[in-house]
Amino acid sequence: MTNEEKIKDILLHQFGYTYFREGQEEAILAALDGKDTLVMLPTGTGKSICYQITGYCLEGIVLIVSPLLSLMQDQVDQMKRMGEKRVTALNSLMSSEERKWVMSHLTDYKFIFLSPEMLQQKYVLAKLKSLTISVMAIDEAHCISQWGMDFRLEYLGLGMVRKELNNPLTMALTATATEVVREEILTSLFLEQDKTTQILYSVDRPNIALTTINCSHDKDEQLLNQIKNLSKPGIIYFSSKKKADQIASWLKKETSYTVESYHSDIINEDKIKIQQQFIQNEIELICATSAFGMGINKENIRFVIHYHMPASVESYLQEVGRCGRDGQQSIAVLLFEAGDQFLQKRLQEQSLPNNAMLEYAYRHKKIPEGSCSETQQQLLENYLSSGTPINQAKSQILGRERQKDRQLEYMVHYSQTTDCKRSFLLYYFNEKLIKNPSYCCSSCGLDQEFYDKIKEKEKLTHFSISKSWKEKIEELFLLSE
DNA sequence: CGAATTAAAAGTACTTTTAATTCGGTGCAGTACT
Repeated sequence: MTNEEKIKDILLHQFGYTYFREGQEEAILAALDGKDTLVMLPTGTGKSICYQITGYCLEGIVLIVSPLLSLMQDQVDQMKRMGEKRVTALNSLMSSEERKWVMSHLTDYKFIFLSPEMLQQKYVLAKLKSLTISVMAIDEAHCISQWGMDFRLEYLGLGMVRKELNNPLTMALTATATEVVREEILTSLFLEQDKTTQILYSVDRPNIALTTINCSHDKDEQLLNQIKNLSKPGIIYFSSKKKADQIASWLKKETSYTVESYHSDIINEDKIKIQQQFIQNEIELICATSAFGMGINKENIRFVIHYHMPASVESYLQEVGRCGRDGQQSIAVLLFEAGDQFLQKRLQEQSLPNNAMLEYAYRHKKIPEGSCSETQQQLLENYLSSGTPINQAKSQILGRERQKDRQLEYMVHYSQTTDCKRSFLLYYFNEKLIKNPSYCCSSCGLDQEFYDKIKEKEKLTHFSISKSWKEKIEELFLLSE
């Protein structure tokens, strides 16, 4: 049986699909041909099938590096539901007994999900070195560039891990990455450009109309106006937890929509609950920070509104891409007010250490107390312990600052351009817009017909009012009578 | 009345260890009542 026949067979018998979606087959065949791959496919097109089927065809264990514990848990559960028993995660949510048991029975598993942090624990890496790894899959690989430089430094350690594991066949997967980001992914994983197969598909999402509204002290009204005119469910993104909470409670008071806010201060239990309710159409609007979104598998999100713009065009496209997965007409709205970029600039400043902090740390061989944010401390500690010369550290940080400034500049430019927004986005990702969709963007013009069409769709989504446990139990009793 | 100071300070996650607080059950002793 050829590889082509073999993977079609697995697709049908393991997953129940009769055909591959675009890019999947290409990625799997390249991997089976022994090529490391960088797979860039649009959100929700089944990237996980790529490493799963590749794994089924090869001897040995598949390691999947995942950025979030909740995401891991979802994936493990989903694979178990599909009938795969040899799958597990390895993380801090498990009890130490549970973890020990898994650690001593690693060869019984075919798929192991772990975080970059766990993968770099000495006892884990040592154990894995003695096993046969068939595939090392890096899910949401853009995190390497988005988080690795300052927020989660362990993401930059994946290259060393790969080397330690004797360079296993590698598959990096993401939905949105510019050419620069793709290069950063390759170099930090020590993948050679000319020996890596890149499977790249357009980041364009023709069913998402792109609009920007310039506000002047009327952002709240503009927001309310948009929400009233658009069909639900939708996400509203903020760059401040406080503002997200504030607007959420204002909307609860002002409207009859079901609204919740979501950010890192929400305890884990509530985060899961809110996600579930949103997915089950019990919540219409989520006021969120960037904490919300990764791994949210919801098909019918109709709009994404940005109350604050994100730090980069990459992040913007990532967040916008969460609506309209079902292919139905959806819309992204950016509410812009002059000066909004300074909020991002502030956040940026407190994520990187300044010169004074660097000099203090190098002179006293310790981190200045009190004045440093957590990410600044992390980065300083990293520089000190790795013995990086201070001048090299300084120029690295300066380079990173410049890069972030440039990204922010592009984002502002996007908001202000009167040229086609879609062309701008695609140009940023080195693509050319071939054909404008009929509802393209605010520069190309969206008429009332567009809003009418979107409003139409609302009738199709059924929102269930959430019931109290008493009502639910009463219902059960009535059913059994 | 004008100048100077002050307050607040914006987002993203994982891991492991340690200290402090809270919670629930049990046994015992003291008190009030029959």
